[in-house]
Amino acid sequence: MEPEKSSQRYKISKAMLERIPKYYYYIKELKRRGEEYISSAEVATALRLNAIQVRKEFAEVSSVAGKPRIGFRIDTLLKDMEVFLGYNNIDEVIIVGAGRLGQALMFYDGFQKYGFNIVAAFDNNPKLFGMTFNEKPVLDINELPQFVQQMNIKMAIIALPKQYTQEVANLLVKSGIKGILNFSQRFLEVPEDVVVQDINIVATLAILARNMKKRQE
Amino acid sequence: MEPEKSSQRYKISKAMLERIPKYYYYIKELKRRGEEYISSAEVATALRLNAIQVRKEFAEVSSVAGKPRIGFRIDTLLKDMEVFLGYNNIDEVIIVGAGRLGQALMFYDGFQKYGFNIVAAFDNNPKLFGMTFNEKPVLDINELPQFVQQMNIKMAIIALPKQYTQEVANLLVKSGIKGILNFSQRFLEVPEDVVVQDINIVATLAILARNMKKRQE
DNA sequence: TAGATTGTTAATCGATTAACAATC
DNA sequence: TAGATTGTTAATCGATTAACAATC
Repeated sequence: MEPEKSSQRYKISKAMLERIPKYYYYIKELKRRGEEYISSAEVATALRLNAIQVRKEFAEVSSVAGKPRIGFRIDTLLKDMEVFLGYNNIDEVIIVGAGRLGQALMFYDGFQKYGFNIVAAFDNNPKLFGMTFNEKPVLDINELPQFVQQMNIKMAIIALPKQYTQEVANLLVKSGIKGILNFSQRFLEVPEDVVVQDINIVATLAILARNMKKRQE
Repeated sequence: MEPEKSSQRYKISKAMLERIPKYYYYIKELKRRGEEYISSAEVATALRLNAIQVRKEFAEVSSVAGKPRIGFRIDTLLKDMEVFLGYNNIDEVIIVGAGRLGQALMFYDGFQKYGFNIVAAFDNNPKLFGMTFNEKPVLDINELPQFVQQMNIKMAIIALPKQYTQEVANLLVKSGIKGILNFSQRFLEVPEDVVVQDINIVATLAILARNMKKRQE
């Protein structure tokens, strides 16, 4: 019954939450090209989205009203989107699995840029212990619980495409992790207060294939 | 005006297309545990989804009606979902970028299992030419156009998190690629008949962080 | 048999799109 | 100024949820 006045109490739909990054990375590209202003209409055309939808969501996200005939100042709009997406909050993240995927993630630039700090990777392979990739150490997975608790880390990436993923998820939960980004193709069972976000590469490829067929018709 | 009778002319919504894999991988796990039957209600509970929605989508996907009190035969249901998701179609895919991410993808099991055949990776680093990862060769990116045309390949994965991605996308399009899975954080500009599917790891982490905050309230 | 679970039609809810006045 | 583009209210469309009879 209370009037919702706290900072971010939109009715942000999941669909919108996925569109904002698309706007963001497109506008980022424009900035790189030296553009200073962008209209919602142009973004809609470039991204093949409905103009009214883009307009509405720009209005929702932007701290400054757009100007007719000119549009939105790119710098301001990017900053507003960063706030919206939470790219300013600094979150510490660990990676479980220091194989090829884990290593790729440690070298992935962009985490730091957008407020995610990869602090360490964990593995059960002793040969990897003590190694660093992009200055991030690989530690013994047995040290994970203590590490996570001491540093009060809440987010983890599971980069073990093979197996043991449920076992690892259990360990993470027990250690206090509240959010898991899961690259494995396995379903993870977690308590209600833990959030899992899946990145399923194969399923995404399948969706791509399907969209290609649809396009052909 | 024609009655839509061709094989798959559902009104498959994007949301549904993303839920089916979740059902699939969860049921796969049950199969591993030795279960033989599953009811839509149980899936809904386990995945914290609306029971009616799951029921409706099972009915849509399944080739065989579920049985009251028993549910669906897991083997049959999994096969039906594989058909729905196109896991049976065999598609050949190339990877551009044979760095850590590209290598991780070459070793990623699951592609083959679900109908995707990674045939080769391309890079511009001569040191990598001729090397193989998981029996997949790394070739000179200059050979890409001929290779793609000769083998009539339609799908490519861009695994270059850094840059050159637009340049690479242009090359892919010119060579005849019609679907691109894009791991870079860059916006890709492509012609209308080419489909791009983004996997943006940072944006996905940001969504996870947001969902965690929402859960806390 | 009794009742859990199904498939499906109808009602609701929310997101997308249309329309239009305001304005730089 | 004229008109491109904005913000916003209303209309439409589609997806989710409710309700319920059918049935193993």
